[in-house]
Order: sequence, then C-alpha cells, then structure tokens
Amino acid sequence: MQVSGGDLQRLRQLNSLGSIRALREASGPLTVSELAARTGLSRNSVIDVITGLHECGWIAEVEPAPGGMGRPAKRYRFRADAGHVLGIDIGVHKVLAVITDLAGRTVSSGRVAVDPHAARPERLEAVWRAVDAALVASGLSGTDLWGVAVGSIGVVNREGTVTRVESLPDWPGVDLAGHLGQRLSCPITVENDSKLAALAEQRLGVAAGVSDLVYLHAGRRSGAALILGGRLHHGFGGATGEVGLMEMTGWRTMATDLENSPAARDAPPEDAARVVFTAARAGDPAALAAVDAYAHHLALGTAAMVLTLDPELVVLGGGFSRSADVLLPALRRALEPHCLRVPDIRPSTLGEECAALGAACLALTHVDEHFFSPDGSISRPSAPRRLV
Amino acid sequence: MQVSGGDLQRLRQLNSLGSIRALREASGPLTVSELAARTGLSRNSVIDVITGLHECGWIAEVEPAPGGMGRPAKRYRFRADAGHVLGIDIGVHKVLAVITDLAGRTVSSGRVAVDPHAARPERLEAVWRAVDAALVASGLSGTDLWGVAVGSIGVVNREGTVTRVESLPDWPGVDLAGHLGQRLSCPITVENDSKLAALAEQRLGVAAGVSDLVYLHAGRRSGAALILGGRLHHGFGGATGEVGLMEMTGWRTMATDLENSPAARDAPPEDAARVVFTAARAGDPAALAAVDAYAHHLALGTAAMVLTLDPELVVLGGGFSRSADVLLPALRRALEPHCLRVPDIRPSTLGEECAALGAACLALTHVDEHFFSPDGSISRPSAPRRLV
DNA sequence: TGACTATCTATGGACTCCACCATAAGTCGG
DNA sequence: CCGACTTATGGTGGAGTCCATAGATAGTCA
Repeated sequence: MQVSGGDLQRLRQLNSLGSIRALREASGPLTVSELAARTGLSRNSVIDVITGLHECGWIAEVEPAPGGMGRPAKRYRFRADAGHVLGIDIGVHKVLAVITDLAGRTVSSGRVAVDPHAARPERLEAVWRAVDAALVASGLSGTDLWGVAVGSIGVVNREGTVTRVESLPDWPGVDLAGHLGQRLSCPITVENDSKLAALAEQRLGVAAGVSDLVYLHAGRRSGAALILGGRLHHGFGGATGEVGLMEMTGWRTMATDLENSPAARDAPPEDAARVVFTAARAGDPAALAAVDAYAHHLALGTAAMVLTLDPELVVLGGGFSRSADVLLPALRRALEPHCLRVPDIRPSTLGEECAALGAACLALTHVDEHFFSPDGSISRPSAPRRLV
Repeated sequence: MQVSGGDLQRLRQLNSLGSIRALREASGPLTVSELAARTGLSRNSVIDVITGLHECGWIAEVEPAPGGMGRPAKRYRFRADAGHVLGIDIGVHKVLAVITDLAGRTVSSGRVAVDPHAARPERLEAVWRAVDAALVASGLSGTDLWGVAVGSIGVVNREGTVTRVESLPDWPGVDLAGHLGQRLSCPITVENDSKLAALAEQRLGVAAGVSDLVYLHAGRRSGAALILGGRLHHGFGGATGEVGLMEMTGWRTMATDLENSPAARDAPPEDAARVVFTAARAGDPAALAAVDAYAHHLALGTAAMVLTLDPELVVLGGGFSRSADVLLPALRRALEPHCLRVPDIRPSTLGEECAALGAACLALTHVDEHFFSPDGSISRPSAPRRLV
C-alpha cells in the first residue's frame, strides 16, 4: 500500500486522477452522478473536479443521453484524442510501428519488411521508414508524440541496452533510445519484444485483467515473459523467462527439429512449421509425432516456470500460436505429468501486432505524469518538449 | 500506482499514516521538525496530526535530547508496545511460537519438540503448548493479540488450507485457522513455512530491502519461496517454488543421497548431513564429492528459477545453511554453467526462528487496518474482539 | 397541463493545511 | 551573571477543498 497524503492540492490531484481513471476505464461517457458513485466523492466535489479538467481540455462534454426520467444529465468522456504514443516492434524479418491514442486504440501503423541478414544501419533505417509511414498515416508529426516504447529481440537491461541476442550478430549494444532520440523528443523506453507482447495480451488481449501469467513465444525463436502481480516482471538484468537456456529443455533446437521433420516435405524453412501443423491437423502420423516432440520440449521449459510461479494463466503466443488448435492440446497433454495443477492455457488473440501494441501500452504508462505540472496544478494536454 | 483520494478526513488519515510510518521506520524518536521533513508536511500540520495520535495513545513523548543549540525539541516515538502479534511455525520436529511487538521485535517465544511421526491431534496439542508458553513468558493473554499467522509445511492455498504435504500423511486438509480460532479471536492467516522464512529474511534478515529474491530451503526437506516486487509471491494455488517436483532436478532424493554418502560414517540420519559437511570442510574427498553432487542438484532447480526470474539475490536457508561456508561456494560453482549471470547468494542469518519471525511479520501487515475506525476517525490501540 | 423525477446551481458550514509572528527555552561568549 | 543567538513552540488568520442542503431547471409520463 502506497501512502501518499500531503497538501490539499494533492488531495485534489488524487481526486482528479481518480475521475480521469474512471472516465478512461468506463465503456462510454459518464454523468456526474455516475462519476460520484465510482469515485466515492459527493456530487458537488465531482463538479468542481471535472470543471477543472474540462477547462484544461482533458475531458469533453457529450450529448445527453436521450430518453430516461428526470432532467437529462450532462455526460463527459475522457479525451483520448488529446495525445498519441508510438509503439515499435523491431523483429528479425520486419519492423512494425503503431500509433495509438491515449486510450490505447490503434490510430495508424506502418510495416516494413527487413532482410533477416540485414546489418544494423539498414535495420535502423527501416525503423525510421516504419515510423514515418505510421506518422504520415495518422497526420501527426514526431513532436506530437507523448511517448515511445521500442521492442527488440534479445535481452534488454534496466538501462535500455540490448545485451544479448542470438539471431542478429551485430545487434547487441545498439543504442535504440539514442537513435530514436535524434528525431523524437519524448521519453523513449526500450524493452524485450516478448515482454511487450505479454503486456499487450494482459491489457488488451486474451489475458485482460489477469494478474499472474506466463507468456510463451512459440515460433521459429522461443522465449517467454512474465506478468506478476499485474505488472511486467523485468528482472534484475532484464533476463527473465530465459528458462530455454537450460539444455535439458531442448528449447534451442525444438523449432528447427519441427521444421526438419519428414512431415515438412521439403517446404522452405519459413513455411515448414505451417506445413507440419497442417499435416498434423489432417492426422498425418509423422506430423503428429513432430508436434508431440515439439510440445514435449516446450512443456519442459513451461513446467519449470509454472512450478516456480503457479500462474493463473499461460498464454500461447508467437507464430506457432496460429496453429493453436493442434499445438495447444498437445502442450496441455505434455504439461500434465509435470505439474501439480495445469493452469489455463489460451492462445494469443492479438497476432502479429502484439509486441508493437504492447510497446504502445508501455509508452502509455508515462501519460499519468502529464496530468499535473510540477507546481501541482492541472496542466493542459501537450507533448513533452525535451527528453526526460 | 494506487490512487486513493477522497474526503478531507481521508487526507488526514493518509497524513497520520505517513507520520506513523515515519516514526515506525525511524531508528529513534523524532522531533516535529524531523517529521515535517520526512512527511513533506508543514510544521503546523505535523503538530495537528501528532496531537491526535498522541491523545489516542499511538505515539508517546520522549525526553528531549540533551545538548544541542536552541530550545530543546519534544521528541515522539511510535508505541510499538501498544499491541502484539503471534507468529507460529509448525515443523516436522518442533513447533515454535514467537510474540513480537508492533515493530516486529521479539518479546517472547515458546518451543515444543514434536515426534516426527506424531499424529495430527498430538501436533495440534503441541501448538497450544508452544503458544501458551510464549503467552506466559510475555505476560499477555490470547485476547491481547492483534493478529496471528501460522506457517506450515506443505502447499497452502489462498483460503489457508493445507492441500499437499509429503512428510506428514495426515496433515493435508487440516483447518489451522479454525483450530486456533477456538481460543483466539484475532485475524488468523495460514501460509507455507518457506514463504514465511523468505519474508523474514526480506524484512529483518540478510535480504533487507531487496525486492526480488529467491529463498532456498536446503535441509532434509527441500523447497523454495519467492519475493517479487517486494511482496511475497503466493501464486494462484499457493504452489510456488515447487520446481523440485521436476524429476530431472533430483530435489526429491538429493538430501537423502547426501546423508547416505560413505562420508557420513553411519551417523544417525539427523546428524549425517552435518558430519558430511564437517568432513568436507576438512577436505575429505568422499564428503566433497557428496557435497558437490548435492550442490549440483540444488543448482539445477535453482537455475530454473533464476533463469525464469533473474532475481537480484538468492538466500540460502534451511538447516544446511549452517554449513554455508562449504555449501555456498559449491552451489555457486554448480550454478555458473547454467546461468547468464549468477546472482548474489547469501546465507540466511535468522536461523531456526526464521519461519516463526516471518509469520509475525505477516501478522503485522494487518496492523495498519487498526489505526482508524470504520467512520474514519483515529481509533485507540486495541486488539480486535471478533474474528474477521 | 400538472405530477413526477433526476439533474443542475447556489449558499453556507466544517475541516485541513499553510504562512506568519510573537514567545519560550535552551546554548554560547564575554 | 547577562545578553546575543538559535531553535522550537503556540496562536491567529487565510486559502483551499469537500460536503449538506435547498431551490431552480428540464425532461418524461399520464
């Protein structure tokens, strides 16, 4: 429990924040009475608070609802369009940039394919192209952005430096915050892509509201991320969910083993997994064996995390989650002998944009700091001028 | 971030809580000016707040400090002696009860040895004897207690029921809260003993202030517990830290393997481990091999948790931690090949009372709810009358 | 048109925090 | 021993915030 307390102005701040939060989380606009009920304040105080917020431009008045008894009540909504944030996902094959409003709704996006063997400068250039595409599509400029978060493969430490990558030899040490800071003047956060995908699923996707979950990235790369106590668990050096590094789990080779299965029928590597899953769906014995072997190894690493954390939910994400109808039952069977209680397992719902959306969610966490100026008064919605 | 806000009375509550917290966490008594600096309030407001707290009996005035310039300032301290809590650790061989004041300082304790094969009623009877001994030693009666927490071996679920035990066949399903509630009328919490030991080390012991840590119980039984984000991680069904259930770690047999080592020289089982560690300390090759084998298995499970969570610290607790000078370097060596970064490893400092002290810490978490009556005004220190 | 309902607006009161100033109670130097 | 200095105390008044209450307002419904 965090005790804040303080000034009378601070009390007003807290009540303003409570009202903003209620409006943000509500499904539609709210009347004064509804707000009073949700915040626990009296009618009168709510009016004081919202007139302040209204004058500054944080909330907008909406047409009264038609029908109903009594005098029609004014309705207010949070002005999610008052600002925007940018989420970027830098993958091996692509860069994806997503711009959302303050409610996390996608406004525009830009996608740029990248050669898996592209060198660092080329990849960084692709980042700008994806960002510019998203900016153009939204009609915004870089100075309109309130916050940016970037997802990268590899281990990202507390300072935002990429410290360890398997797939991209020249990627470790890249200064993403510095690179983006050349043209963007808002706060920039760097985080691992699987962690951001987990965050997106917890905020917007299949794990909405779940406070303890394990996110599995099952694809040509394998990884995991954790949400614990409702918050992304970053770890001391950012190296969480790296249970696949234990040789006994077989995570290092399980994806290529699947692709090299005879059931892949010499399909190109990027299609092999899909072919195997399709064959398994049709009942092909070799494909079923390959999927079971993959699920067995995935379950070993997953069991280690489940036995450690006893989460409420496991989310199956990554490219292979498109074949969840085949993979998920196999994974559940493979987990059974290892776990005391097999947690609920659900496939990811957000698809390819997952990590970029998670990045936007992370960037939004800084928005709360925009509501008040340093002197304690309510400030007007505006993008930050300088880097924090 | 938890937004509270509310009434003016609520603001006073928050400021009172802040002052109480500052006084509790301070090393000695504080003057009004010092309190003003720590809480961020003005002198005047602090005086208002503490006169209220003083009148109700939550804080006491202390002799002014001798020496120093200017008019001597009144000094105040938190009245930790205003109430007491009880922590109980029910082990296989013993029951330990500890009574602490509101600052967590031990006031008295009671210890009762129990036959490892004792049946449930006998063990529950031993609990009362330990509790009564602690009560007598402190001069308190059961109605003076503000809260009780009990640590038990086995998995304890969210409702406080013991769901799974390996060592005691008739223990699962025992209703500890109900049993203690027959004679105690304060809130009663039940938790796993290793979790409580972890909590004690984080609050009072070697892990003071560390927010992410793994606690290892290394002894004749093997277990683990987690502190994540500064809070005890309970898990969905209470089954966290159960990584030893994976056969490949060897946790199930590693302790008996150590005791059956030739280096134990036919010592009785309860002494065997100590004999082996002593021999290893002297350089005996067979003992060193046995310790290395034990450390190897312990490291397998630990690595799974470390790779999952990337904690700041690993605390080595349990009976074997008395031989940390031998075991800890072996554990560190065995972890090296598995981890990206071997975290800091420190031996437990609280010894046998660890779990009981942790229980008292857990019971203390409910004390904050005693400061104010339901109507919002400051209440007088008093033990709760009825079960919550 | 009138009864009913729910909201809006205005007034006054209670409470909390804060700035300011005079006073009290020590120490230090002569 | 006495006065200057330092620091804490206590009292007063002002500003800000929340709340209760009462009357005015704007719809629906019969």
